[in-house]
Amino acid sequence: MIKKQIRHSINDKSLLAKRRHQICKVATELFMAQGFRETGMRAIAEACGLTIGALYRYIGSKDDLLWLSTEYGDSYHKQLLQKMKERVKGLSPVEALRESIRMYFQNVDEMQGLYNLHNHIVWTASKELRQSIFDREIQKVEYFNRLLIEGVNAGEFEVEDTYLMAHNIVMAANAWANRRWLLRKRYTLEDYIRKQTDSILATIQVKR
Amino acid sequence: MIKKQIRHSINDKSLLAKRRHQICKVATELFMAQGFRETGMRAIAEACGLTIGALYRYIGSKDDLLWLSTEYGDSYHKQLLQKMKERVKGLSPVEALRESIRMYFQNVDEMQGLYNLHNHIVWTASKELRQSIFDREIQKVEYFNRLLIEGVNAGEFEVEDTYLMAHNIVMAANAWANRRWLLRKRYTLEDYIRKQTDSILATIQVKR
Amino acid sequence: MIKKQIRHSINDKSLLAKRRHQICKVATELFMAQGFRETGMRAIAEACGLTIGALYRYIGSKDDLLWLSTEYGDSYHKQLLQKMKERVKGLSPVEALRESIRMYFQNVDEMQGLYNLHNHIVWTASKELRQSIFDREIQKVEYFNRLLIEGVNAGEFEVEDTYLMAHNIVMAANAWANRRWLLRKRYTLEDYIRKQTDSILATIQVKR
Amino acid sequence: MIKKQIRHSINDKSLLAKRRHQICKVATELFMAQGFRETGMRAIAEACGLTIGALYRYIGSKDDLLWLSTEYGDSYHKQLLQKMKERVKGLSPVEALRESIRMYFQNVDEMQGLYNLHNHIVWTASKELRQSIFDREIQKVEYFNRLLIEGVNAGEFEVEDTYLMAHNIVMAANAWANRRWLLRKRYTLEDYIRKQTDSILATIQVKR
DNA sequence: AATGAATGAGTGTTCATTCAT
DNA sequence: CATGAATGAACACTCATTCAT
Repeated sequence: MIKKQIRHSINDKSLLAKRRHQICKVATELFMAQGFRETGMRAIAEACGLTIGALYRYIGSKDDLLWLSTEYGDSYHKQLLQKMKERVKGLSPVEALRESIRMYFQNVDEMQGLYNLHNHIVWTASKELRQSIFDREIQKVEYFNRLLIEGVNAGEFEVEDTYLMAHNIVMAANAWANRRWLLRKRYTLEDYIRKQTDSILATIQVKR
Repeated sequence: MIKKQIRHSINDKSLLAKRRHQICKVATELFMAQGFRETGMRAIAEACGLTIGALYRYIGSKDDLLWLSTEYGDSYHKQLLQKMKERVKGLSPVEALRESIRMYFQNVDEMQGLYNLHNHIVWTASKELRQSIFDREIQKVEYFNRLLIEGVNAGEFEVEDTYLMAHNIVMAANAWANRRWLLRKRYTLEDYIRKQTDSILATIQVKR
Repeated sequence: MIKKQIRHSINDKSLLAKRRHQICKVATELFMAQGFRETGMRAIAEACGLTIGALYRYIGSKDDLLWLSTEYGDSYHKQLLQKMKERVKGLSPVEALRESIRMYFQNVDEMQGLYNLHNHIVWTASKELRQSIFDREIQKVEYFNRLLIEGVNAGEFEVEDTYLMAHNIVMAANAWANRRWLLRKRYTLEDYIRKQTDSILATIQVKR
Repeated sequence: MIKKQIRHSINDKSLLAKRRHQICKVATELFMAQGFRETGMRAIAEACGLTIGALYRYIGSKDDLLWLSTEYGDSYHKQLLQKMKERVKGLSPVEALRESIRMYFQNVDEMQGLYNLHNHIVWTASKELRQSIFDREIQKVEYFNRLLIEGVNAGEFEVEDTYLMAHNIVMAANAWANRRWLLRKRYTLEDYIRKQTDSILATIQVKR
C-alpha cells in the first residue's frame, strides 16, 4: 500500500489518532451523503464539533481525508483478510468458501459507508489513490480465486474460470454496499448471504 | 419515468429540441471525461459553440443537464428493452436469456460512459434524479426476472430466487462498465459474455 | 523582456486594455501604500470600482498584477530610452548628459510609484520577475555608460570608471524615487537635478 | 530614537533580555532569508527552541519583532557612529572622509542582511517604525555632512552642497547592500570603496 | 435570439494570537 | 513559567447565473 504522510501539528499522539478517527468517520459519512466536492470543510469541521482551524491541525488538506479513509479502509481490509485466512484453516473447501463469503459480506455491511465512498471517489481520485483502492479489491478477488482453485484441486469444485467467479463474489458484496436500500426490501443480510452462497455452490460444487 | 420541466426561453420548438440534444450530448461527454463538478458551464457552452448566455436560453441550470442526460439515457434504455423483447419473441427460455444477456452487455459496452456517469452521479444527485436512474436499473432487473420466471414456468430453469439471479446479471453488466479496464486484461467482451452466460445457465438449467 | 501571457476572459480588447491600465494603476498605488502581501484583492477590486469576480475577468492572479506593472514599466522604460536617444542626437557630450539626466530624473519623478514598487518587490518576486526588473535598470546604467564613454572618446570627459559613474547616476535617480519625502524638504526636483548634474560634471569634465 | 514598550509577562529581567536578544537575532535572520510576511511565528518559535506560548511571553506581537530588530540595528548603528568619530580624531579632512567611508562601507558589507531588511520593511512598516529606520540613515547623512563641512571650513574641500554629497555617499553604501550581486561582478568591496572615494575626492578636493 | 460583462456567495486554506491546563 | 490545542477572521480565487444591451 502506498502510504502518504499526512501533515498535522499535534504532539499528543493518542489525541491525534482519536480525533483523526472521528474526523475520518464524520467526513466519510458526509462525503457519502453529499459527495466529496459537495461537502465543504466547514461542514466537516462543524459535524466534528471543531472549528475550521482546529480541523486543519489534524489534517493537511481535504484530499488527505480521502487518503485517511483509504488508510482506515486498508487496515480493516488487512484485518479482514487475516481473519478469513485464520478462520478457514483446516476447513473443507465448501466450508472455507461459505465462511469467507459470510465474513466478507458482513464486513461490507458494517463498513458500508467506506465501501461506497471508495467506490464513488475512485472515479475522480488521483492515480495513486485510485490504484490504492483498486488494489484492495483485486486482493479480495485473488483471495477468493485461491479458495476456488484449492477447491478445484481438492476435487470438490468444478469451475471453468475461477477468477471470474471470484470477481462475481466481490461484485455481489459491492452490490450489498451500494444497492443495499434496494436489496433490503427483499432480503435481510442473512438471506442475501445464504442465497448468494447457495447459488454459487450450486454452480461450482461437484455433484456426486 | 419522472419527467422534469426544464426552463427555457425559446419559442421555436424544433430549434429547442435540436439544440438541447446537442447540448446534452456534449455535456454528457464532458461530464464523463472530467466529472460533473469539474466541468464548467463555460466549457460546455464553448464545446457547443454557444455563448454562456445562449446556453441558458435552452436550459435552466447546470443540474438540468444531468436530467437531460438521464432522459437521453432513458430513450436508449427504452430502445434496448424494446429490442430485447422483440428479439426474444418465440425463442426458448435458454435462447431468450442468452440473447438478452448478449444484447444487454453489448449495450453496456457501447454506452459505457453513460452507465458510468449515471452510476457515479446517482450518489450526489437529488432524490428524484436518483430515483429516475435507479428505476431504469430496476426495470432491467425485472426484465431478466420475467425471463427467468418464464423459464422456470416452462420447466427449463430451476432457480431458487429469480430476482436475485436477475440482479446478479445486471451487476455483471455494471461490472463490465466500471471494472472494464481490469476485466479487459483477462477477457474480451465476447469471452466475458459467454463465460458469464455459461456460468448462469450452469446454475439454473435443469439437468435432464 | 520576458513576456507573460496573462489570463483573461474579455473579448473587447479596448475594454481589456483600458480596465487593465486602471487596475494596474490602482494596484500599484495600493501596493506602494501598504505592500504587496498586505493588499487584498478585495481592496484592489473595491478601489477599482469592480467586484472581486469582475476583477478576475481581467487578470489571472494577484501575481499577474506585478507582471502587469512591470510590463507597463517596461513600455515606459523603452519610450524613455528612445526619447533620450533621439533628444541627444547631435548634442555635445556635456549637453547629452545634462539632457539625459534631466529627462531620466523627471521620468522617475512622474513614475515614482512604479519605481518604488519595483524596487520593493524585487526582493520577494520570482526569479523571472526580478530579472525583468533589474534588466531595465542595467539598460539604463548602460545607456549612461555609453554616453560617458562617448564623452571620454571626444576628449570632453575624464572618468576613471565610466560604469561606476553611470551606476551612481541611476542610484541618484532611485534616491529621488524612494527618499523623495526626505529630499523634498531641501530640494525641488529642479534643484536636485541641477545640483546632481553639476556635481557629476564637476567630477568628470576636462578642465581646459 | 523612538522606543516602544513591548509587552511581556516575565519577571526575571535578565532572562527577558537574554531571550529577547536571541529571539531578535533568530527572527531577523529568518525575515532576511524569507521575508517578514513569509516567516511564521511557529517557525520563529521553533528556531528559538521555544514553544509558541513561551515566545509570546517575551514579546507582544509579530510586529514587535520588527521593532526589536530595529533596536538591534540601532545599537550597531550607534557603535559604528562612535567608532567612526573616534577613528577620525586628529585626522585631516581627506583622511577622515576616507576612513569614514571605508568603515561605513565595510559595516554595510558585514550587516548586509540587516540593511536590506530595514530598507525593505520601511515601506510596509508603521509610521513610527519607518521614522525610526530613516532616522538612522539621516544620522549617517549628517555625520558625513559634518565631515564635509569641516573639510570646507579647513579649506580642503570645495563643495556646493555638502548635504547632497553626504546623501550620495549613503546611497552608494546602500547600493552595495542591495545591488551587491550586480556590483560584485565588476568590483571587490575594496575596489568599490576606493573608486567611490576617489571619485568623491576628485569632485570636492581643492586643487592647489 | 444572442451576447458576454458582471455578480457575489462560496471554496479550501493559513496563521497570529489566546488561554485552560 | 511553559505548553500547545483552539480560534476565526482573512486570504486568493472560482463559477453558476443574471441581465442590460
